[in-house]
Amino acid sequence: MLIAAVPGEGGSGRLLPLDDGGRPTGPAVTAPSLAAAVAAHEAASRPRWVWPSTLAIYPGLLAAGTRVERCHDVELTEALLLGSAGSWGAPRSVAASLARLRGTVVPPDPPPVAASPPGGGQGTLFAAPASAPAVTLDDLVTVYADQRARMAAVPSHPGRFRLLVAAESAGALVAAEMGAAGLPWRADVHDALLRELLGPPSAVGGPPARLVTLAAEIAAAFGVRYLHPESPGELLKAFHRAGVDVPNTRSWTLQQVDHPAVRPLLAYKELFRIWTAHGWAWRDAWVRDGRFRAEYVPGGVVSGRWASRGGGALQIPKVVRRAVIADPGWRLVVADAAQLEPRVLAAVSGDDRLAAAARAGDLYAALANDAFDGDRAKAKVALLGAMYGQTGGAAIPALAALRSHYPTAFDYVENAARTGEGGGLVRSWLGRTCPPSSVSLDVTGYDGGDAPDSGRSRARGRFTRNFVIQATAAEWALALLATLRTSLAGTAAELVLFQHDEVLVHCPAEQADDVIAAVHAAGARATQALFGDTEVRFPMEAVAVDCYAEAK
DNA sequence: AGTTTCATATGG
DNA sequence: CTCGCCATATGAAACT
Repeated sequence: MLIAAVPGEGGSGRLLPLDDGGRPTGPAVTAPSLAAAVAAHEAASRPRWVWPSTLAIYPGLLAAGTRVERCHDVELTEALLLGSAGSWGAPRSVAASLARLRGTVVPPDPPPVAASPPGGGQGTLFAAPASAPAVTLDDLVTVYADQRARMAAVPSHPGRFRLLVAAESAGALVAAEMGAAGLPWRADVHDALLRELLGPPSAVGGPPARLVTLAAEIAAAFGVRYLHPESPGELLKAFHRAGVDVPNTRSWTLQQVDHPAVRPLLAYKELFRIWTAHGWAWRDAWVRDGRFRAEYVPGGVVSGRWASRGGGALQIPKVVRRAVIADPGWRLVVADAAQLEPRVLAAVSGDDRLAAAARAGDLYAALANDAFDGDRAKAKVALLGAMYGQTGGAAIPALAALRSHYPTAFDYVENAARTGEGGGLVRSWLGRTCPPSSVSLDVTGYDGGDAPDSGRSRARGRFTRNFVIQATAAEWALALLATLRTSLAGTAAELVLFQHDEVLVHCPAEQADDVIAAVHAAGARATQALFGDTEVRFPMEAVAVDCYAEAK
């Protein structure tokens, strides 16, 4: 059962039931409250909702207390289909899709709305961007029918592509729910942590006490009255005057330098980072009512990983994770997929010998015993070097050993690299297509027309080499997330963070063991969904803790 | 003065 | 040119 839905004015909406082929089975209905109408259908038949954009519609439903089980997100699907056809970056709105279908002028997508801190602006729950014209049910259903036809006609493995569309749509539901739930965040613990590291905050918003002290120590070490330790230019000059010439002022570089300013400077850089990126200003902007609420963007990264807007939700430094604490009587289940990318390589390449190593809990150790004289570190750099396209350093001899022992896996990433170097496109396991080189010009600098052996061509090769792995890993993680969401539905447990290969669930303490079991089951189901009866194992490490910092 | 790029940090 | 992939966010510096 399918129901098409579009939002209208003031929280209203229009609904139209569809048969399994996407054809209307009855008259369209106008509902004064879209949230109420959706809730009623959900209770009655749990349909798959066909709507223009989960991110635009679902937060409003959630605010009204309405959850849905399944959806088909037309805009996300359009992006996948456009990529599959090699037209990257084309507008993906329903209006644009319809215009392409009819051969009329394709309107541009409205620009993304910048995330605003929770207290910082007016509520945007139901406020559509002013430039987005209302979508009619007819248009939505027309585009949906066309998408079904195109999904059936993708270049290869339409069954896998359907799974990709379902996973992408389910991910969008999770992203909205996670944004609504928020990550438990104790502002008082955060404040105590900041005071412990930085000293008391300055009354006027200037640097806290410990940064002031360190800055004075640095200046004294250079024999000057004052300098700005956060200014690379000033630092380079100061080191030069002291007879030390460094190429840059990165921590890793300065660690090699013997000078009295280095020690306080390294401390300053670390603390300055915390103060500016996750200090009191960040907390005041992003933490409300015990929750850090970020905005997640499913499919926001070309590889299919999520991006986030505002608050840096996917870059929470390890030290400040001490402020992520479960509510009283609740626990946080922290779960992550161990060695996900090398296991993906084993599965997609069909390399029997690597797959045999990937049966082990520690893939690198198995690899070391198999082909690297027990040297685990060497095995690891070899495998990572092969997946990232490393060209120098200690990985080179290790790569030769990898090639001779696992030729099938090695050839898989080599072929992806050569395709990219030649200006070609590669796809993930489920059929996500990498952007053409002209789109990633900003990243790789390669426009597809350079000499095959140019630096830009090789950069493109590294990109496509890694894409086939990273994008497939993202798909596996998305499948896990969708499965886990389903098994937690109807319980008190909430998904509160998803970070590429890591999931956090906030749940009543007595439910924690069940959640851990559900995580393991979801991993097994994701593996089965993508790879069938593969020999490769994808183990999840899951623990229940009170505080995020206790995990790993 | 406002906008873009650079340098450096964080995360996977 | 510390590496080789994918990101976001900050302040400084450069640019319009």
